[in-house]
Amino acid sequence: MPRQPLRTVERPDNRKPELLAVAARLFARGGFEATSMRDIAGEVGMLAGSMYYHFPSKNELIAAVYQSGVAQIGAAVDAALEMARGPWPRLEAACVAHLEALLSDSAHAAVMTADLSRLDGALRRRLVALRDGYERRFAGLVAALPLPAETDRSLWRLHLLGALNWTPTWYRLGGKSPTAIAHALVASLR
Amino acid sequence: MPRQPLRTVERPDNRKPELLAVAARLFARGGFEATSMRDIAGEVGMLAGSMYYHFPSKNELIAAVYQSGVAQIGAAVDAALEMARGPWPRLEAACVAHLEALLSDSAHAAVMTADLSRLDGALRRRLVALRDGYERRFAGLVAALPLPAETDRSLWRLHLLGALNWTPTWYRLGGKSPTAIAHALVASLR
DNA sequence: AGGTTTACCAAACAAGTGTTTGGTTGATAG
DNA sequence: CTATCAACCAAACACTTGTTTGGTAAACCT
Repeated sequence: MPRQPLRTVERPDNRKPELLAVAARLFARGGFEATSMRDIAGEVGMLAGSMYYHFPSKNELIAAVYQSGVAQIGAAVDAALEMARGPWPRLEAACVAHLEALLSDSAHAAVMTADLSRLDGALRRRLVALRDGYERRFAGLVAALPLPAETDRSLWRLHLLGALNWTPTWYRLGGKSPTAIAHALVASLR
Repeated sequence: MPRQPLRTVERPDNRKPELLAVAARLFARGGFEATSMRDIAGEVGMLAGSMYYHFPSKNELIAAVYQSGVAQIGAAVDAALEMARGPWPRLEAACVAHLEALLSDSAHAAVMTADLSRLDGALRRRLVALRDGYERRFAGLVAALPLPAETDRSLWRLHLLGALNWTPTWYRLGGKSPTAIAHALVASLR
């Protein structure tokens, strides 16, 4: 009769978080299918086949990275929202947190700007659902804004997130800070 | 002594434009490295190796597609600008043309939102230079706008183009038209 | 001590990649 | 009629991809 592992002291799955972190960084830089299993495995010092002890497939690895990325950026935004009052400051705080999570190197959240269109259907739907769940926060924030009555708030939110999510394309270290970028964006919209 | 071809009547490189068009469509859908030479060749009815008669390498094919895409979207924007007066209408006309070129299926311009980061250095620099040349038009348009003195016009332009270039991520046929999307975006910025 | 489990290695697998090579066809030119 | 050339095919090249399989050394539990 199998009993639960009863973890004693050491030797939990120690390398699994490390694998996730490395995979996140490489995925964020090169995209999902441009990053091979051997790339990831090599960087943590093991062979490609050995990863299949921790993850049953590359798709599951992608899903795990994406999920932790969404959780991370979601937590960052939620934390930022707790210290902000008023509709516009709350939106700006969320945008700053969102952008900082996206642009900080070696952060799981960076995979959120990855292209999901060429993943197979089942996986893509999973990730899109995760992303939509995260972005729902912004729908609430936009709903609370005092905008002109004729504005399409759905389009407004998509444009805002589009501008934010496109920044990794042109952002470079040493330029404007993520905070300044998000602040300027919100300022030009209100 | 070799003489110049002296083209008689027919038989110019007839399949080359066809190859370019098909490659553009597949590149726009799947990205550069997710689209194989065999995919492209198969769709025009030839074998992968035969394409090397028309293009010396896949990178050159990518460059040719990208170049024609930039030329196409540039021409569309220029044409739209000729019929618009005043800084804000001119910007909106450019945005509409930009977005229509991006979202029209089977258009070379759609490759402009492709990710260039995982191409090898030489090719990437070529394509970035092409893209920058195109986007310079928007720098001029933004410079002509009557904006508050403290606005960073460089950031302002990047946000505008970011919102536009992100639309292929969420756009779907049957929803808002490209024209309406661009119009709403400019309206929320002025 | 014996047996189980954890976490890996080494090596192979089939499939797919960009590219090269040599040959073949049909039209054109002299 | 013969030679040339554009445009392609057929087949292979070396390489990379995700994944599987069998084995193994060390830690753990009883």
